[in-house]
Amino acid sequence: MSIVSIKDNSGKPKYKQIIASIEEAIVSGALKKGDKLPSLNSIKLRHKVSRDTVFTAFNELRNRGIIQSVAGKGFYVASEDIMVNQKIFLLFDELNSFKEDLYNSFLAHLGDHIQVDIFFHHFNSSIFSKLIYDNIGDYSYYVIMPANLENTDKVIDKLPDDKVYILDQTHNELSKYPAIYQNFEKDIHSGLNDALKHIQNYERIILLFDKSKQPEGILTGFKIFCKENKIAHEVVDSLESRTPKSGEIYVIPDDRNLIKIIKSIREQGLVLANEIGIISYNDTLLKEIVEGGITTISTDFNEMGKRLAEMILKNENLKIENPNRLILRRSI
Amino acid sequence: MSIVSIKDNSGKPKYKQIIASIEEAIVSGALKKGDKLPSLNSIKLRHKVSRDTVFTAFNELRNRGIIQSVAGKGFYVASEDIMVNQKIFLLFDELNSFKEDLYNSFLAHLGDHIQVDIFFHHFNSSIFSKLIYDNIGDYSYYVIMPANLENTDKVIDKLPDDKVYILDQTHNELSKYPAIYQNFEKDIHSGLNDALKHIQNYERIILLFDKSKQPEGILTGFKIFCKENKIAHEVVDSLESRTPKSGEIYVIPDDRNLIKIIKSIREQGLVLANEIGIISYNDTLLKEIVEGGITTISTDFNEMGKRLAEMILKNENLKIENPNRLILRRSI
DNA sequence: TCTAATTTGTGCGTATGTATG
DNA sequence: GCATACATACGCACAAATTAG
Repeated sequence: MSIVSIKDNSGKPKYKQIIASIEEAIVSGALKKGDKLPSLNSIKLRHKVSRDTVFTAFNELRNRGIIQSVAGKGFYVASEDIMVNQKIFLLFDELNSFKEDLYNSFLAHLGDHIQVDIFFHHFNSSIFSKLIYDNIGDYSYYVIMPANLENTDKVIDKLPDDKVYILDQTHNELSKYPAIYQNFEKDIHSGLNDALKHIQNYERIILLFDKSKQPEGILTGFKIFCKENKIAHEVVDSLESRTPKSGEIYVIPDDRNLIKIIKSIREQGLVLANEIGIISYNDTLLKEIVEGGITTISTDFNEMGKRLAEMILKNENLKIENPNRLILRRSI
Repeated sequence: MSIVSIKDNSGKPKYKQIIASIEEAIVSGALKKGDKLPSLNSIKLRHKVSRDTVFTAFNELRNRGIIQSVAGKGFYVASEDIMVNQKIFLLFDELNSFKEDLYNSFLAHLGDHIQVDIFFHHFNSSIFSKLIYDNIGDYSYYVIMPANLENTDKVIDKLPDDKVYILDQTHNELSKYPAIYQNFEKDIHSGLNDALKHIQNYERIILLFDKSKQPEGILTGFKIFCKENKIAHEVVDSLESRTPKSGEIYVIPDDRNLIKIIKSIREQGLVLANEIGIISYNDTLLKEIVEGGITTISTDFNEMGKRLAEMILKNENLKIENPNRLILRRSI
């Protein structure tokens, strides 16, 4: 008795019949982990189907982690656990706390049966390329958080178009992929506008901006806001050689510098919100608590994770701007 | 122990596995410049591969200038100076903020040329097993954060003994592996003792303890401390149906509940440190800042990441208790 | 000097998976 | 579904270099 069975007139796609046959053989115990499957050619001859048809079936099973292939040898059963049927490749820039919310929300809305593997490119384009290159063919979906890196779109192009999702920020070169992203330029502009009355209580607004890590839209939006409202402003790339002074309000996109500046403010005996202001990027639970509450301009990472999960589960091809808002707290 | 190791079902081409084995042997010092490699035939017999497969591997290494051949004699190591991309498999329980410090410190002390891939088992033993099983043979080292899960040692046993490192907590079954871990029982006991004078200002101490996530040593150490000092105590697994009252001091091992209880304390108008106390586990930068400073019992995650990196780079086989201390701040 | 054994070097054939058009 | 070029793996045959006896 053959492991695969294909009916010509069943109305079902042949490759799905092959998948079902293999799954059944594994569930019934006829195929155990490590067993070799019949070769593409042998199935082609025995059942008079195209080699491609068999390959399509095997390929889907491989993407689901159920079988593995070894070039020059054959396909082998990798897992007897048919339920674990999808794996997602999730490529982040770096690990920081708001990603915790994003990741947890994504996972919660995907459901139990999908495995998500996280990788980090650390704003290094060769790591970015290597991670994608090394994992081509191994995952059902690829969720990628791009950055200001060169040539990344060429690598992404090696992945199947219908399996790629873009997260958090996007470029023109990536416009063919579904995406859920922040419109940084618009968001910081409208966020600062919503806080305009408070900002005008200060003499000068300072943006801390690391161009290798933060998206350029933040800088553009910030400058537009300042020009429109004729506010004295400055952009610095580090707090190292700077002591915060009374009359200044800082826009801080990352948490390490946020803590640094809060300490520095304390050391100098300045009064937050009175003499000096802070607006932070990316809301996390702790920012509700710190110093009586830090004002943030932030997208909703729970929502972002939820919508991303929905897009993938429903196979939607959408481009979604994730909502962003100013959360006014005592720090300004 | 043979220099080459080949796994039949690893999903990787055999000749590449041979190349990787040789590279590793050179990097580790098992093969020095001028040493003779095993002959094609001996590897063919020992590992039951084709002579050509071995030759393909040796040929590539020769083209890269790493080995040389002398017809009729054999292959010899020509250079110890090779760029090997080492990869490390890092298995965490779940994503939370103190892991940011640990991971960043680990990465910083490893240097640029080593790639670290993170995975999360989410306290689910089948995910734990699957992640390890799926990645056997793909990494130079496996760093594993175990948990209160059954049968995990059996899976870890499938990995090469000399490539496994245990992180953060350990058990008897894992005693053969090098490890850097916290001694939870001792640490919470001595941490609470150091804070004894403050704790005695409260009527009752409450430990929030989720037995599926926190290591049991925390519970044991807590109970011993309370008995020794005759302090009224309680262990609860959730804050859901509980409103903090004046006279209570809480030991909170996770950050979500920390925020929950701080909010709850505010809502009830209680004064932190005066009427109610908090001791948190795992120090992060933000805890210096929150509510004027949260007292923590914490290991030094920067140190942990640094020592782990050193152990791996120097191939040390040690069992290290990572230092832990009480950091006294205003919250008690 | 001859021979046998071992080892690298080379070429050919076949089977299998990979990728593309 | 077909055709094609390529990568991987295995096995066989024979030549050439080296070494040991």
